[in-house]
Amino acid sequence: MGLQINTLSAMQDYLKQQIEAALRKLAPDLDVPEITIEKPRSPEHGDAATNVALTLAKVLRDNPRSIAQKIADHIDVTSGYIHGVEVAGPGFINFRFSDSWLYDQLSEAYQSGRNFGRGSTLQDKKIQVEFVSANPTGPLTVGHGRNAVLGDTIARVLEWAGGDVQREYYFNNAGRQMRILAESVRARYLQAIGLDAEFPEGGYEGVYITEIAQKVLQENGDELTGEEHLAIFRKAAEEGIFDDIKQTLARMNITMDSFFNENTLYEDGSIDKVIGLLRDKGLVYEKDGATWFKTTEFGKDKDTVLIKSSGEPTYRLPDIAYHINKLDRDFDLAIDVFGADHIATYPDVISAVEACGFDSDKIDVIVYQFVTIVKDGKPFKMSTRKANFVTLDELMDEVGADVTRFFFLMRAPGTHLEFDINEAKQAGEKNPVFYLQYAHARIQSIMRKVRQSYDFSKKSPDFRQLSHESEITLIKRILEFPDIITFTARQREPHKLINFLNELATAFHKFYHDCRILGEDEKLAHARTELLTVTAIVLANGLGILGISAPEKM
RNA sequence: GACCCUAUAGUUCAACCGGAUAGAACAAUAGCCUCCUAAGCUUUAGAUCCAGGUUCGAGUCCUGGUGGGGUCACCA
Repeated sequence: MGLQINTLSAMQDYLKQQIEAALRKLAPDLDVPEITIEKPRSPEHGDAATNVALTLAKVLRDNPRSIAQKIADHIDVTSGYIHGVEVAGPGFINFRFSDSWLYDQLSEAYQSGRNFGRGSTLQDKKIQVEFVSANPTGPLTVGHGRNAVLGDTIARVLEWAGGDVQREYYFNNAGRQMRILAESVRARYLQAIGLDAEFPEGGYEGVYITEIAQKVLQENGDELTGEEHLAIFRKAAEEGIFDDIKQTLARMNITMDSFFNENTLYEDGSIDKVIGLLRDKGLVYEKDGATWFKTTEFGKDKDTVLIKSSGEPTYRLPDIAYHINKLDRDFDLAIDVFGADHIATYPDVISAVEACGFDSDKIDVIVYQFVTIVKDGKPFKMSTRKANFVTLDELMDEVGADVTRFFFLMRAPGTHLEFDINEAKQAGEKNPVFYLQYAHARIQSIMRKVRQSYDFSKKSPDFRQLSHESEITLIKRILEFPDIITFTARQREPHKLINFLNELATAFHKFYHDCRILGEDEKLAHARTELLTVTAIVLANGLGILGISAPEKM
């Protein structure tokens, strides 16, 4: 046998080698193309399939089925890994894995225990995921939820693939919005002590502003009537709101490793440095009292302002400096998670980073489409300033953290997500997340019963006992898990993991329906019990990556 | 108006690099608890926006329409 084939992807490589060897014998002069192995949609078509014969029909001037048959005849089926090779349809070659190979793999998975699925493709890679990054002007809304949950889940899956991941929250506590926020708090404070204060134009109207003002009043008394005390209100607002944000995140199972204040970039001179670097490259010029960045050099139809005529930089300048800062911190990969509203601006940042002599390939951007809130059958426009929004906390009060996370993750980031508040509220027991959790709880329940009737502690299971169709299907699903992790980590699309877990849960529920443990003879009961041990581990690990609990009971 | 994203079952979404009979869930339909949790299993019905093109083969790629979302400020 020689080489060890201990994962599905290793199996695919093995099949590729076999096919290549066959092709070299059949057509020595042929320039062998990239061979793709895929899992057929229908189980009738085996466990793995290739379309090489179809792609080679033209070059070899032969019909695909005939080519496929010739290749199939040259495949070595004596190795013990493969059980059968067939030609089917227009010229596909289908492979079936041998049962003995499946048992061996299941046995390995069983021995890996809770670490089953952990990979090493990102071993020794320093990765940063920046997400949420909402300025402290108000509570996190449902809109921020998708960002937060996506970022955290991507971080988790990268960790499972072996990466050393840092979660960072970038914020700005110095801009115009923060000033308006402070003025809003001050106005509420003055109103609270009976003064006739004018509320700032475009101010923040949420009740949380009044609460912060009350707190300032309690802690500092009613002496802060002068304009010079604005900084106190600003600080109180920032701290109060940040505490709130952190609590909301914690409730969603999210913990940041670091918070990065935009202001740092001004203090350490990074901003000036960036301007200098871009100026040296001739990419910056002055016009109408403002400083412009020649984005037209990078295919944009307009140039972009970096510093306004007022002397204030636009947000793009610190964004550039921030990304350079990340690369300076030696991350092998810096991932940004942000909404579709940034889609037009990040190319400027990338261009600038590149122009300053940094490797922008290390920056990867995940753009997710916006969440449309639907309430009472109508789209719901949100605005933080008008306090017209649904907070994440309110949502979690209604449906819980697990459902909230699941809801944001079940769709591909690139698709528009419709979030029907009424539906999410009443989803309750019909929610798809329970389907996965129930599978886990059901297994744990069986385990409690099994422990009362059997004692397996002295022997290791003999998986060859498993031959029922439902058992084989479940084993095959389980073995896909490590590759799903790798794939999800590479694509950064957590919904792929959800789709997999759904299939796994379906395979388990089917098994539950068809096969029993209690009352079966000891060898079979043992094998089935440990099959479920592995199933439960995959479910718990998968749910863990999604940041969702795997309950013992439901 | 220009640019970006998007269009799949009644509804919300899948479909790995262009592959075989387009999958789920909810809603609808007909069944299954003397049996380890019926939050489950099984049954029936139902879809690729329109018009061209490339290909042995298109939901997937190209062109042109149409509908939905977003971005185009010395606002963040």
